[in-house]
Amino acid sequence: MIRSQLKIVLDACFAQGVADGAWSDRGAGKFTLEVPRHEGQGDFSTNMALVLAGIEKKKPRDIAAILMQLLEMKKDFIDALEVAGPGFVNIHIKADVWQRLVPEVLAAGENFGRSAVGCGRRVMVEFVSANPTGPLSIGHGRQAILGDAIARLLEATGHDVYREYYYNNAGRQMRVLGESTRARYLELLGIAHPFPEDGYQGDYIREIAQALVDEAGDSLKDHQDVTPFKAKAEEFIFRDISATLARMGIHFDNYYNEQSLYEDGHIDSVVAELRSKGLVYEQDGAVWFKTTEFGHEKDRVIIKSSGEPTYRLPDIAYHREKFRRNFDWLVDIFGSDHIATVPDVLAGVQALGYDASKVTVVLHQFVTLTRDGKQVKMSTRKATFVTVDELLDLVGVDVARFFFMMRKADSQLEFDLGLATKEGQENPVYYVQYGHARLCSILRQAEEKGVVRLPAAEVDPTLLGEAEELKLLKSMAAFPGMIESAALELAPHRVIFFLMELAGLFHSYYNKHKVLTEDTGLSQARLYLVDALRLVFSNGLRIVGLTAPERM
RNA sequence: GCACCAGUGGCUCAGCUGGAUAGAGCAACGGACUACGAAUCCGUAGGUCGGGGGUUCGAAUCCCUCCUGGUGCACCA
Repeated sequence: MIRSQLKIVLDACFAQGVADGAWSDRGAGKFTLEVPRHEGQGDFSTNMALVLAGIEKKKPRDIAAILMQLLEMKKDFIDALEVAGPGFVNIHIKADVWQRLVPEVLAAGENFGRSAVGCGRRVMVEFVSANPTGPLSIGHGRQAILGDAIARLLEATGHDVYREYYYNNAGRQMRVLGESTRARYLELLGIAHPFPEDGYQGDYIREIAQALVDEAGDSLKDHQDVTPFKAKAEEFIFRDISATLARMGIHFDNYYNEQSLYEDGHIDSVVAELRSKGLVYEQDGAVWFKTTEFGHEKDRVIIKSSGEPTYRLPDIAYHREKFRRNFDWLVDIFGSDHIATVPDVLAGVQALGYDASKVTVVLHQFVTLTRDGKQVKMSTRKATFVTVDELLDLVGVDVARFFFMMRKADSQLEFDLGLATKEGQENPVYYVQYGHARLCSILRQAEEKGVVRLPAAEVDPTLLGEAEELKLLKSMAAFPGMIESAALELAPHRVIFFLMELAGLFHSYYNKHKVLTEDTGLSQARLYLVDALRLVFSNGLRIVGLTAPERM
């Protein structure tokens, strides 16, 4: 907020320099205003002089001198200016500008950090999208939490978010699932039957089979059609998946079924439309999509010679339906194993006349699960995976959410079960949550001691002059901008890092300065700071779906 | 072979799209509770940012090229 005000001032100075003939307008928009990394380099720093020097063929220091003169006029909130290094202009903001932030934060309350930059744009976030062939595995867990955190961030920044889960209950995977279920069913009835070679071996298949035995007895034993087994398995597994998601606080607005794309004729119409544009052809009995028209290396089959579509076709049709449902922005959260499919889908929607730049794909790398320093292999079919449910049993929802959000999507995520199950000092989740709990504790103490809180108007925020207090205030000031960039860049991990840093600043402050002292004026001011900090922790944690405990 | 992602202290990772002296957290070592909660804090040590070139005032960040790891590259999904 302060930063954006200063940016306006800086832009005005630039325009003034143009008007004065000090430099041309060619450097417009090329300079930045940033928070320097090191202390003693001001609250903000601009590289304007360096950038303009290159363009104008002048010395950076000369330009910096002119800029300083222009900024001098803004003495009302600038405390000091200096030229440093190769030509940075460092700007020190007056302390009271930071201090007066406290009442602003309190007035904003739960809305502090939230914004309207999204302008109500309709965004669909598609995530999880696991086929109902088994319980959610750790990999799905990452995606679920990443996607949900992104959705929450977008909501917090004024987007109209729609969460969708896309699944396929038709293909080969599901057929194998049905066959696996039938095999277990017959096994339970004591009838010899070979288990499918690539069947699903998890214990949950036995549970489903048992449910079928309980409901239908042996009435299905001669049933050759796999449909009832498949249907039972799908129902059972989906109930399980939904329960797991609900446990994590994740809810979808819609489950979109691939089957409906066939039933509603969207598959056929996509092919027809591509054909009319001359983008498909037949060869070797299959139908090919000319992806080479979009710069790809080779064309791809969309309908096999058997007449069955490949996965690409429904994926393209599905994305067309997303566009038809009038979303302004389509965010897809996929595992990195989908890398190859993305370009084909984008080519498809482009071919159908839609703007592929409205699609943003977040590809997250895999989760490697380690236990006692050894890697645990995960495979749904062989049932050696650790499920999300098992993980939640071990570490709880907050720890799981926090761990999965700690890494940017591009990074592989090592989930050390040994470490995550250790409830204790190593765990950064508690570090942050303890910050919030501690703040609450101070407020409780104040109440118990009978401290009467003065109205904000009677409290002097300029008493918050300790170096640690100013650091906290500056960090708070950066909170809304951080949320905004984390949302727009679909990067929840930034929120986590911000909160860890803020917690560090606060714990440090707590150990050095007392809030409740004999000095009532100071105590009152610090209590307001505590109030404001508590709000920032609480808002930050909640925006990404974590809880903010008052006690631990 | 091709494409995408990654390579940053012993380990796990940030580094806000080119800024100044590269940062956390674990682990190690040394300290701080008659205290608003020690689930905390303070201090010490530890890195030629995978290697090599290049671009410019300035590179962990951009370009080229090698090396290593992961994931894909089907008429599987």
